[in-house]
Amino acid sequence: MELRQLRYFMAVADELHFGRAAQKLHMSQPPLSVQIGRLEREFGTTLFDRSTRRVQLTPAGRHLQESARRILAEVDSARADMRDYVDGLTGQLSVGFVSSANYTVLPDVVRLFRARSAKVALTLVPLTSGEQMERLRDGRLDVGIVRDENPAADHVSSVPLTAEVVFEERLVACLPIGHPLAQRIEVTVDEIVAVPMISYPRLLMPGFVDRVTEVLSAAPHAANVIQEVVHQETALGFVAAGVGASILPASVRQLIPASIAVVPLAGAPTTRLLAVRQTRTMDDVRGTAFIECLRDAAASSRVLTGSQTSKR
Amino acid sequence: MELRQLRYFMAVADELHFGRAAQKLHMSQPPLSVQIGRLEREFGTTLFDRSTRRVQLTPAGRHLQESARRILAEVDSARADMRDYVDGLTGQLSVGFVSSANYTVLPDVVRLFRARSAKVALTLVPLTSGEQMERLRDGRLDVGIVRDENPAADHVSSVPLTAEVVFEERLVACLPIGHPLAQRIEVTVDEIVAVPMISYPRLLMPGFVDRVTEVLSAAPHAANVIQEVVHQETALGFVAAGVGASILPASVRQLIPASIAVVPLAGAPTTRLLAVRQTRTMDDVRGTAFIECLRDAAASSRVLTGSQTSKR
DNA sequence: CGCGGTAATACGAAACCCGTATCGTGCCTG
DNA sequence: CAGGCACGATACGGGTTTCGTATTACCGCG
Repeated sequence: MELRQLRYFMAVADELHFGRAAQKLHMSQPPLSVQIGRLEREFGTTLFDRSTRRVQLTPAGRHLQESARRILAEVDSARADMRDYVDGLTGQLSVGFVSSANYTVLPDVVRLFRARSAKVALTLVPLTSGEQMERLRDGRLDVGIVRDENPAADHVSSVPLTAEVVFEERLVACLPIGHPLAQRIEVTVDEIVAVPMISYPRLLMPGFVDRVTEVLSAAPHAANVIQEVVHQETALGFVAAGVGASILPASVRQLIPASIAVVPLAGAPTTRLLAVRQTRTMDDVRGTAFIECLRDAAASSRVLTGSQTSKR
Repeated sequence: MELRQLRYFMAVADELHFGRAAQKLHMSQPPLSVQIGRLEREFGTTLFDRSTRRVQLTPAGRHLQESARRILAEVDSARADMRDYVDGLTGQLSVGFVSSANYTVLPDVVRLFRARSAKVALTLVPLTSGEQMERLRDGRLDVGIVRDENPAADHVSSVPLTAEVVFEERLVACLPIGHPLAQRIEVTVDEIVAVPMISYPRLLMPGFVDRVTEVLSAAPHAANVIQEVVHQETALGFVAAGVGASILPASVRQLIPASIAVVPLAGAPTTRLLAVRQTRTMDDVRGTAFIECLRDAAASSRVLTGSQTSKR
C-alpha cells in the first residue's frame, strides 16, 4: 500500500470511471487499472465491482475509502503544517533578553512580532548577557538580546554566533541626589572614577562590564568598585542609599527614583544592544522575522527619540 | 512525500544514525541518505543537523516526526482494518428471514454467529420470501432465509442467485378444534381440499404458495381458497375463528392456541428453508460464515428433534 | 449483428530506487 | 600533527517499477 495507490483509488472511487479518474490524475487508464489491481491483490479482495458499463465500490472498497480519506487528509495536513512551519507562520521561538531591553525596544518588538507572526509561540526569557550567550550556543535560545557582548569570544571551538547591533544609547552616571556631582550637566570619566562604584559580576555580563571598564580606562586612576550586584534595580538601591555611583544605560532613567540623579558622561560613550543567534541558523525564518521586528522597532524608536538619547 | 520516505525518516529519527537506520530498514546507507535529502528538498528545509559525528533532529524535523508518526499509525491501522474485514472479523451483514424461521433454526443461528463473529454488525430483517428475493438481487440483503423459493426463477436477465437447503420440515393442516378432521392422526390431501382454505398472496411468497399448490394438486379437485392473508398469525386467527383450514410448516405448532388442531398430512410432504445469496458474492466471508452457522445449527437441531418433525 | 464505449492485457521506454565503490570530513590517537 | 577511523555524501551501473501506446475483450444498444 503506497500513497500513490491510495490517491489513484480515491480518484476511481470518486469518479466511478477509470477513464475519467485517469484523466483527473493526469495519466492514462491502463496503469491506473494495474495499480488498482495491485491494491486488490494486496488486500486479497476486490475493491470495485466493474464491468465495461459500470464501476461500483464493493463493501471492502468502501472500508478502504474511509481509511484512505483519513490518511490522505492526514498527509495533506502534514504537508501544510510543514509548509507553514518553514514559512515561519507557525512554530516556536525562544528569545532571551537583558532586563534593560525592557525599557527600550522590547515591548514594541514583541507587539510587532505578535502581529506579524500571530501563530508562533514566542517564549521570552529574561537573562543576563552572559547566560544568554551560553544558551545560544547550546541551542536553548534561538535569539538573544544582549548588551555589548562579543559573539566571537571563543568558547573553545564552540558554535559560531552572529550579532547585529539593534540599539545604541548613552552611558550615564547615577549618583545619590546629595552628591556634589549630582547637579552637573555632565561628568567626566576622571570625576566619576573618584567616586566609589557599584558594578556587576563579570561572569554574568562580561560585555557590559568590559565596556564600562573600557570607558573608565580613559581616566588616570582605576575605578574603585565598592560593591557588585546582579540587577540594575539593586544597583540603584545602593546608589539611593548613598553607597556610591553606578554607570548604567541611559534607558534606566525610567526607573530612577527622586533620590537619584542621572548625569550624562562627557564624551557621550555608548552601550549597545545586540541581537545574537547561531550563525548556523541564520536561515531560521522565525528568528529572522523577530530580528526584522527588532530593526523596525529600533528604527521607529530612533525616529521618535532622536538618534541617541539623554535629555532630561 | 511517499510512505517509504516517511518510514526511512522515522528510522533515522529513531536511531539518529544513518548506518544503523539503514540496517534496521534492511538496506544500505547511501540510498537512505538520498531519500532523506529528497524529503528535505521537497520541504525546503533540513530535517537533520548532521555531521559525520552526530545526527540530530532540527525543529522542522521534530514537526515532521509527529506528522509522520500519525500517518504511519493511520496506515497500519488501515491495513489491519482491511485485513480484519476480508477475514470476516468485522463488517456488516444484512440477513433477511421469513417469520417462520424464527420458530426453527434462526435463534440458534444468530447465537452461534454472534459468538463466532462478535464484531460483525448483524442486521436481521423480517421479510417474506418474495421480498427477500428482490432485495437479494439488488444487494440490499447479503443473505436471505426463504421458504421454498427457486433462485433460478428468471427475473429477466437479473443477478444470479445461489440457494442451499438448510432445514426441511413437514407440512401440516391447521383446523378449528371443532372440525370433524381435527381429531385425526393424519389427513389426506383429498380430505383437506374439501375444507375452505386460508392461503397467502403468491406475490409475497411464491415459493411456499406454489409448494402448497403442488402438494394439493394430488387431489382430484382444486382447493377452495376462501381467504388470503399475509402473516401466519393472521391465518391462525382465521382458523381459530372457524373460517377454514390452512396448510403451514410444522414449526408453527409453537404458536398454536388451544382452539386449533394441528394434523399432519398423509404422505409427509415437506417444506424447505433455503439460504440464498448472490452467486457473485459467494466469496463474501461474512455471508459464508453465517451460512456455516445455519448448517451447523440445522445439523444439531436435526440431531435433537429427529431428521424431520411432527410428533405432537 | 455491428458499433460505441470501457476496462483489461501486452509490451517497450522511461523513471526510480537500490547496492557497490569512493570521496570528504571531523574526531581521536600516538 | 600526521595517520587512522567512523560516518555521511556523492557517483555510477543494474534491476525493478511505473508509465504510455497499442491492442484485446467485453458489455449494452440500436
